[in-house]
Amino acid sequence: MSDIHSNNPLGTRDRGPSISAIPFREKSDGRPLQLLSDRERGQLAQIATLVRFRRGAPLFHEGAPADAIYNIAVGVAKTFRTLPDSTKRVAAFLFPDDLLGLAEEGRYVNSAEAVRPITAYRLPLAALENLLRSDPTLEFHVLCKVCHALRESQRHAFLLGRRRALPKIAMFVQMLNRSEQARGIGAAAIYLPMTRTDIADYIGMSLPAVCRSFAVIERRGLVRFRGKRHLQIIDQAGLDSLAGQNPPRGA
Amino acid sequence: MSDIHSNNPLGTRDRGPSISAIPFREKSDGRPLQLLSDRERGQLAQIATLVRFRRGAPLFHEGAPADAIYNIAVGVAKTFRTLPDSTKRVAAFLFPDDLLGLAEEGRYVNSAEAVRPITAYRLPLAALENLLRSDPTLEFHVLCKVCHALRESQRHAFLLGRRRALPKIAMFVQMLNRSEQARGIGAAAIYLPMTRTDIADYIGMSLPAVCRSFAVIERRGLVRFRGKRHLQIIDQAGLDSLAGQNPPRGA
DNA sequence: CGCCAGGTTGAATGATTTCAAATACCGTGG
DNA sequence: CCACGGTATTTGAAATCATTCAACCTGGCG
Repeated sequence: MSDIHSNNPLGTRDRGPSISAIPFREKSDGRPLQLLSDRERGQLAQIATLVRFRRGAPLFHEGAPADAIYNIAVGVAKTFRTLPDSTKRVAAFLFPDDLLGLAEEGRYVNSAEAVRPITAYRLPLAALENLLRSDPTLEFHVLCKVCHALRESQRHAFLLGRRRALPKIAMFVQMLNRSEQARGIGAAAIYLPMTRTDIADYIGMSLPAVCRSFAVIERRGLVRFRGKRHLQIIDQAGLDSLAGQNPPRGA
Repeated sequence: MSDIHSNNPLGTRDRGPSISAIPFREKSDGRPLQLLSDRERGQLAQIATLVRFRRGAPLFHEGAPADAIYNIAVGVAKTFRTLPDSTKRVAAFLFPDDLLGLAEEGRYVNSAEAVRPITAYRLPLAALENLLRSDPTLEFHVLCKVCHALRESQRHAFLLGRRRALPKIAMFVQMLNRSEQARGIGAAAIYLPMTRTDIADYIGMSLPAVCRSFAVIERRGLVRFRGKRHLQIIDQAGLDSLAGQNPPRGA
C-alpha cells in the first residue's frame, strides 16, 4: 500500500518538507510563498519519513488514531467523509506543499485518499509537536499554513452555498485555475486530476449535473475541453460574472 | 459604534482574553477546553483593548486592512461575504472564547457583524504576532484554536453539501446544540441568537425554505419551539437519523 | 478483444426557489 | 399602557432547476 524510503527519490527536489501559503499579513501578489527556510526544512526532514501511495490508496481513515500528518511533495490527495448511506463528501483536494491530517482528540476527522500517485513526508505528531514547541518561527509558519487552509475551507463553503449549478462550476474552475497558476503550472490549460464523481462530491451536486454544467459552459464558449481532464479558459470575464452572481441570467 | 474601556466592565470574568477549543491530540470528552493559562491571559490582556458593539454593528469589512483580531468575551458575531447582487453568505457564527479576523495579505477575508451585543478583546496584529513569536506555548494554543476553526468550517461545508432541506436543518440544530452544551448552557432549550435570514445564509437555503423546514421538524415531533428563538429537542435520535442521511425517507 | 470503471445524455419527477401577500413581533413614542 | 411602524417571519401558489433513474457511450487495461 505504501513504500517507505529513506533515500532521495525526489532528486534535487528532496530538500525536505515544503509548505507554502498566502501570508496572513504580508503582501504576496496573491501567490503562495514558500514558508520554510532550508534550515526548517532540514529540521522537519529529520523527523519525517518519505512515503508513497498509489492512486486510490488510503492515507488514513476518519476516526482512526491520528499519529502523523502528511506533507505532499508530489501528487494529489482528497480528504472526505462518508455518510451512512455510503455517499461521500469531499472536504478538500490537496496538492504539493499542502498539509493534511487534521485531527480532533487524537483521531482523524476525515479520511484521505490518493487522487493521483503521491509522494509525501510523514510527520509523526509527537515529534512534530515537540519541534513546534521549541521553534516559534517554524510554528508560526505552520500557523500561517493552517490559516491558509481555513480560508480555503471557507471559500469551499462559499461555493457550496451557491444554489445554482453554473456558478458552482464556474467557481470551481476558477479555484483550480488559481491553484495551478499559483504553483506555476503553464496557464495554457487547467488539469483536472480528480474524477467527475469527486468533483460532484466536492461541489455538492449530482454527477449528471456536473457533466451537464461542464457541457453548458463549454457550449457557451467560456471554456474548451481538451479531452476529459484538460480544459482551457476562453472567456475569463464570462466565467467571473457567472461565478459572481446568484440570480438567473437573462441571456 | 464601539466604546473603548480600560476598566473592568466584565466584573470577575475579566481575566483577559479567553480561548477554548477541542484539542488536536488530547482527549476532552468532546468538550472545548480553556487553552490559556492565567499568565497567558494576562499577557494577552496587556496588548488588548476591550471594545463593545451594538447589535448589528460591523466589526470590520471584507477587504479592509486587517489591523487586529478579536476575541469575543460576551455576545455573538457572524462573519460573511457579500455577493455582487448584495446577497450574503454567512461563513460562521462566533461565540464567547472564539477568535475572528481572518486575513489574507493584510486584508480581512470576511466582513463581521454583531448578531447580539458584543464585548470583545481587540488584539492588534503586530503586537500579537510579536507575542506569539516569543511564546511558543501561547502560539501553540492559538494554533489549536485555528485547527478547531478549520474543523468547524469543514463541518459547515459538509452541511452545505447536503442537497435536502431537512438534513441541513437537522444538522444545523445539532451544531447549535453541541455548541451550547459545550459552553455549559442549560440543555433544556437551544437559543437561536441569529435571524432566520442569517440561518438561511448560513445553510445555503432560501428564507422560506428555512421556515418551512423548521415547521416540518416541529410537526414531526422532533423539536418544539418556545417562541421563535428557543427550541427544544424532543427526539434526539430522530434528528440524528435525519441529519445523517442523504436519500429520501420512506416514512 | 472484451471488460469495467468512469462519464455522458435523456426524460420525468419533485423539491426548492421565487414571487407575493399576510401575519407576528419588537421597540418606540405618545 | 397602548397605538404605531417597521422588521422579521410565516404561508401560499407557480415556476424552475437539479435530482433521479436508466440507458448508452468511451477509454484504458488486462
